[in-house]
Amino acid sequence: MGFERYESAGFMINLSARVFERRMAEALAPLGLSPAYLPVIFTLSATGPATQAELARSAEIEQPTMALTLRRMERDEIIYRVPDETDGRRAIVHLTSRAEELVPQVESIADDINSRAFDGLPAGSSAQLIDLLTRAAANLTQRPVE
Amino acid sequence: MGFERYESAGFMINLSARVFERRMAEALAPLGLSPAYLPVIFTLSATGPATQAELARSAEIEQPTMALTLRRMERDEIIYRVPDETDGRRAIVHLTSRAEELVPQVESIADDINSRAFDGLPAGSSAQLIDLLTRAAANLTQRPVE
DNA sequence: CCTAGATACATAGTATGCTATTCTATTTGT
DNA sequence: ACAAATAGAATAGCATACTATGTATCTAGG
Repeated sequence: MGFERYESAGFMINLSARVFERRMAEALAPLGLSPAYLPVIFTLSATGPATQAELARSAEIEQPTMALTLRRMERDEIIYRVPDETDGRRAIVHLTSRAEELVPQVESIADDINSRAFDGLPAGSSAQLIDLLTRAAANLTQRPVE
Repeated sequence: MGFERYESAGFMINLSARVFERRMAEALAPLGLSPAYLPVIFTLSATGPATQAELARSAEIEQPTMALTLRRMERDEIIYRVPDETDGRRAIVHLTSRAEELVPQVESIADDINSRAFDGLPAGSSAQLIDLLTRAAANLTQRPVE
């Protein structure tokens, strides 16, 4: 049973990404938040209001994806947008005060899940995993020379 | 720049899963295949025809997700279904002969991407990554006791 | 035999992500 | 000043995943 699947990095990365995201979704649901909101909340909380393009870069997702995420976050009253006076193309995204109050809880939830993942694993496992993933992702980020 | 994001396992797992999937999608597109087809193709190729429920278990995705994936695979003529004579509820999923012919190329594409991810990394990095992810996923697979 | 429960699959609704395209606003080069 | 290029954001269309629910069909207990 289970062939060579568990020997494929691609399969295990996909599987663990889904497991992480599901646990995060469950833990965030009582706060009315979703996992995709996290990078936006952390970025805005750490560095203040930002444009959509800046948020997309910092979360490393494409701009249209961020557009949809921000629409949901606006619907859920996590963020609001202020049109930029000097540049009519952009709007500056702000955290609502309600969202700002949630930040400590959100950080604690994210930390809990991240650390629970490494229960019973040797110290440094998390850093090691992050290092391996960072390098693997970097190797695959450049498209192959054709 | 880049705060504590790159120090979060959850963020890096999500990011690398997306990078892996995008590269896989690009490489499979010329064959008319998508990444989500891989676990189905490999399972059917390795162990022969199977039911939808068996395929969902082997890919570790939920049944409704597998139902949609199989619908797309049927549309793309990668699989076909044969109603089970003895049990009117099920259908047995088979690879088309066209799909069977593609299996070697698909394996080579998947292997290429998996190994390209570890270019320049120490030998054993892939196995180590898989081990860490397997244990992290196992830790998060049981919901927390409430 | 016939109903209660279990099993296999389908459907609905939503979230998250992508590419391709479009729209508008700003900037740049002549 | 104005046409062309660039930049910010929105939209369309699709893939992949989830939960919740519905619909058959099958199996067991009475």
